[in-house]
Amino acid sequence: MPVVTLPDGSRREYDGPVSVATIAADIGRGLARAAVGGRVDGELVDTSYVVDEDATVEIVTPKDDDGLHMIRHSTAHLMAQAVKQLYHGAQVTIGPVIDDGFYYDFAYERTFTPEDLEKIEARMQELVEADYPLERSVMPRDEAIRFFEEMGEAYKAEIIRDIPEDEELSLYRQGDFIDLCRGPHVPSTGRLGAFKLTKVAGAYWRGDSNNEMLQRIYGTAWPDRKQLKQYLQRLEEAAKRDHRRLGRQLGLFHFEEDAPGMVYWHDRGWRIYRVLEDYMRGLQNEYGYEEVHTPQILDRQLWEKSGHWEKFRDNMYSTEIEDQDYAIKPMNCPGHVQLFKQGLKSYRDLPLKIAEFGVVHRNEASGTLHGLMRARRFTQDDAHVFCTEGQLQGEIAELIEMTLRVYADFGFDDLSIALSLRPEVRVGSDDAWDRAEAALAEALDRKGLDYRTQPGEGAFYGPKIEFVLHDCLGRSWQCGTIQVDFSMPGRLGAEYVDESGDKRVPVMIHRAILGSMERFIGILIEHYEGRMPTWLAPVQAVVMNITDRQAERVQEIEQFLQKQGIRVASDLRNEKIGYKIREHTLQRVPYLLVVGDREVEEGSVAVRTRDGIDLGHMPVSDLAAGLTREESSRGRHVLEGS
RNA sequence: GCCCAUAUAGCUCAGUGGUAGAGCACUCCCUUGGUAAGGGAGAGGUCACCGGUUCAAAUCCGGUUAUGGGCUCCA
Repeated sequence: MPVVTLPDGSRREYDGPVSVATIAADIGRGLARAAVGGRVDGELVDTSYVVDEDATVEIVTPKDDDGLHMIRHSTAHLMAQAVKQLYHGAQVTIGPVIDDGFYYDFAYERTFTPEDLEKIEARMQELVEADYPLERSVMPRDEAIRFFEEMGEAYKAEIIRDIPEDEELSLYRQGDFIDLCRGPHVPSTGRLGAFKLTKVAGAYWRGDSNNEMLQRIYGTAWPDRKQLKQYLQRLEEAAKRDHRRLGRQLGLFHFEEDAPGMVYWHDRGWRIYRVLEDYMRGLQNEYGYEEVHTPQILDRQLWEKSGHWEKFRDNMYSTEIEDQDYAIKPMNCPGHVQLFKQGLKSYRDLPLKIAEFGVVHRNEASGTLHGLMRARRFTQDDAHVFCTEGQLQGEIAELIEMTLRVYADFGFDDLSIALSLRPEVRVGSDDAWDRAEAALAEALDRKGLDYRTQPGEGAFYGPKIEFVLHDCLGRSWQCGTIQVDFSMPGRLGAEYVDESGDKRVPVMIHRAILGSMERFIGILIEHYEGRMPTWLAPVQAVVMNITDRQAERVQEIEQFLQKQGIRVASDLRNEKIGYKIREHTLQRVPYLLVVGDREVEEGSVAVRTRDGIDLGHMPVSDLAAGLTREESSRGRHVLEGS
């Protein structure tokens, strides 16, 4: 006699075992139609699940996050069914749900083309029409392995072999297709339909580049067509924020075939770069850093001592001059250790903070390049803090604080933090790694920051805290990083004299806050959709005349503002004011200053923002003061009073 | 590096074997116009590069390079 308790607290009593579908139907016909699954005592189940004792039951519909998840998961199965029907001999592997959709990896004798995708999609719609029920069944492990092997599904059989022996294996059948799956799934294929296959791509079996490459088909799926359409529109909107597209439109930078992965910065882009550099320089000054500049090309022997030659060589450019091997630096650390070693260092010199806007070159695999975000030549706002082990906690804490302060100044709020632990390929003793990992974890915990740990993701010389930002399509990029290194100073012979006159090896913290200047600017462009806050805008104001009569006055104003340190340009072209306004608005210039006869007469300018807000007339000196105030307040729009 | 796709004027893109196109941008002329595109004329391309098929290739085939989306890897 199961008693079912519903989310609103109401209870229903049944004479015997009852399915989730029946419960839904008892509540209402609409709900029965919408039901894709259930939650019984908190556990997600199929609608066919039978409740045979007292339980709390929720009906899951596509409005529910779990329901949406089920739709995506079932759509992945639907795609696998279509592929199996259309392409004889194709094997299924895994097909999980991801953000906004799903994918399924297949092994097949030839590669799928975009035309295949259309065929598969059409077949999927036919399968939806057919409205096959999804039936769950259970099979013992050994039987399941045989079952899939007989079907020629070698990958599935391999997956089952890795599932713990005591676990029950469930299978889902829809028409002629049967797949190993934990489920749950929607009750029938007719519940699906608002989907689109988006791309084919290669993907390694089990994510290992030593394994064969499978074919991954990505798709997106939604409860209804309207939401699908909205999603596709969102993607189009996001594409407009793409820093590569904006970089071209706003004349910030470009790339050429002759230098893949290396940026040609234009005047306007380089201005942003310089603002960032000056900002960091000011901050580092405040925190007591030295700024240095070290050689670009260093003898191979130094890289051998540091461990780079052994562990990082694939990513290094090297060259030979007069029978000597050299490498172009992929990191700044060895150079900074060489600097530290100049002169005898005392414990009184510690912590010693050495910063450099260090240009590094890394031979990134060609397929990984991505505009400013992933380049082969980039500049790190790099620094190395040499300290004693006792100073470590305090220094890490300061670095975390400094990093968070910087991100706040740039207006980033969706920051995530990760702690990456020792990788397989590494230098240093396990004991040193234990201490380094513990130091970083402790610092994060003390600050009460949320972070996820990533085993195996650390740098070869030490674990790292990663500060991760996101681009317009939600892809994540590591920017800031703090790494504790107990190895490299010793390997390169760095020492200081302690209180009792003994020589000791310092601990070294590697840190970058923006990470790479290039990547950070890429993120900034996408974050602001090119509409840089005034303090970062390459051109902060454009002065324009209405007729030739005001040309001279415009130039006067331009020179005046320039002297106040404002990044200003003038536009004296023989064009109508509307044309000029439009052009500079599209160029995202924060303030547009118009000078006509009226303004000449009263010594003012008419001010309009790039958002189309008319701020009226004001004396040129007031405007300059306002711009300067806004500049120092970073994100805020002082002139608009917001 | 691996898989799929793409490469035509400065930009965005048409052009499926027979003399290379559009819009915007650019140059010149007219226009001096008050807040998101005034009008007219002109110039501009070895169709990424190398090779092949063909009477004939931007177009078909192969290779190279770069780019885009993934995978692996990373700031």
